[in-house]
Amino acid sequence: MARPCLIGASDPVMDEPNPLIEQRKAKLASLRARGVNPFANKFTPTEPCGAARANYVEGRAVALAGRITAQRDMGKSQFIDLQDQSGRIQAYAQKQALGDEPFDIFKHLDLGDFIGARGTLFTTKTGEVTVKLTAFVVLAKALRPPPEKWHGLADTEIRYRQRYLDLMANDAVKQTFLLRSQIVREIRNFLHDRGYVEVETPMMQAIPGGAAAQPFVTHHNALGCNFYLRIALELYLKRLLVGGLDRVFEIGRNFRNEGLSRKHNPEFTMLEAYQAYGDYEAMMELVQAMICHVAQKVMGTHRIEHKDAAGKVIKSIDLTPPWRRVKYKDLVRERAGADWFDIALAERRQRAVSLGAEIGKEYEDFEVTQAVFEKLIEPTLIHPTFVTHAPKELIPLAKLSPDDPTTVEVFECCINGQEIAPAYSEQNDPLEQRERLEHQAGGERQKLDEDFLVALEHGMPPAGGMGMGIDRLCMMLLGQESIRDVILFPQLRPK
RNA sequence: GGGUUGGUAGCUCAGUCGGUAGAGCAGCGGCCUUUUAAGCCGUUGGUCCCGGGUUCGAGUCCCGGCCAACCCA
Repeated sequence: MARPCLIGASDPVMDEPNPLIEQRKAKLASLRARGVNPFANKFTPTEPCGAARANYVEGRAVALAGRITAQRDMGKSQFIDLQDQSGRIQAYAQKQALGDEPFDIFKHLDLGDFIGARGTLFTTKTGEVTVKLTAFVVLAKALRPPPEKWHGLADTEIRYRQRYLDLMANDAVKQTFLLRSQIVREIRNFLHDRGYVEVETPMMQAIPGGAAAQPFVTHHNALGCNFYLRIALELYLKRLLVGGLDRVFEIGRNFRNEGLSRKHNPEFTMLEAYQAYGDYEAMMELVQAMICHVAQKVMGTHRIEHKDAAGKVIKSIDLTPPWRRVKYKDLVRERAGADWFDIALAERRQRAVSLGAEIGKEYEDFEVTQAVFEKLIEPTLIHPTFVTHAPKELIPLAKLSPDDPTTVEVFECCINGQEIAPAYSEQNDPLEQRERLEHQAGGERQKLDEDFLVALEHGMPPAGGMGMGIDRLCMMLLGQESIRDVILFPQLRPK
């Protein structure tokens, strides 16, 4: 056992009592002994705490419920802060007004307890809107102490493992996740308004396709076979295009069995959307309009600023449309030399290394260029940029470009130095598709999703498709530098 | 996987050269009927992440391990 990981926890093995918990348990027993149910079944507030404060009318009677987050004891009276999701309001208890016994009970409540409070609104002489209590109900007794009130909770490990404490103690964290919820809601609104149908497709798949990534394996007992957790949504959504659903999207979790980092969580949320009779250019318009819509609705602006702990602006992202469009090869030439694609393979390899890219010995030619792109170009694309016409080897599910058949009709939308949204003119030639998937599979035939190829053979309308990493979008919009700060329960090594 | 930094009271953190373990908040007791990081007085609370080693003596130095953050791959 490395260190106690639960605030106020007693050692699970030794079962050593923690005095702070024991005290609270004693108070719980004492409440019961006095005939008070510390976990009352029902209390219906008239409004949220924040609303009571916003709609102040002197003398108005209210019933409010929330958690006690501060106590200021004045002897024969006591102030507390009562907090719910909407915000905080001060409550004021007087011995005279409540009566001796209830007041004594009130004074022995703890930080973290939930109560329901009845009373009337007034303002103190410092102007604070306050509920003067006429009665209260104990709704939940907290048996463990909350994190410290002023400095909040700083221990990253406890913040991630016990996110509820982080949400309790750090208001900025709560705001981040409330905003994330709004972001997802606005994406849905936007797509619904454009006639997209939201669907759900299998997370457990016999053959995980649609991306090149290591899957997680799980086992189905009754069927006696293994399944893989999906690594992409793509192949099932395209089956729906075959079936006649012309505009579909799904927002859901993907699972990739790779390392954890500031930018990677093994489960992450993807949006994929497909539009029959569209192409990658239609998707460019879609992505730009969608992100601008979300930024405007949720952040109220197209200018996103990231700030450091001291509040200093460290990064500024301008989402004002139209966004830059540039071909992959042109970007590479810009950074790695105009003759990049004309020189010999060996020379390209050498130049990539001298520019600072890491080149594996087994890398094929297109991978050398891609390494340059990922290492030297992508991180510099802070303002939104559509990088179009990637080499066909990179993306086996897209249509070839008629202008340059060594490239495909795709774009990667980069913002904040990260890939945020790729999109393609989807490949719908079943024979061509089979060939390219077989090539990618490298002869491992069981990795081919035959059913998907059969579906294509039934005819899939030409379509534009896009994917978007919701976590990365949130990082960009909300100014978070770590994916763990936009995922409520990020993956950590189990204790 | 490698490197760096960190792990001390419920929380936030100090801890000097190796010499009896500290503060603030929280808790407990007392005073205080408009406070708001309330205030004042008193006070409880420690497997210094775990395991070895060096030493008369280790929170501190050394080795190994665990967990986390950051950087790199």
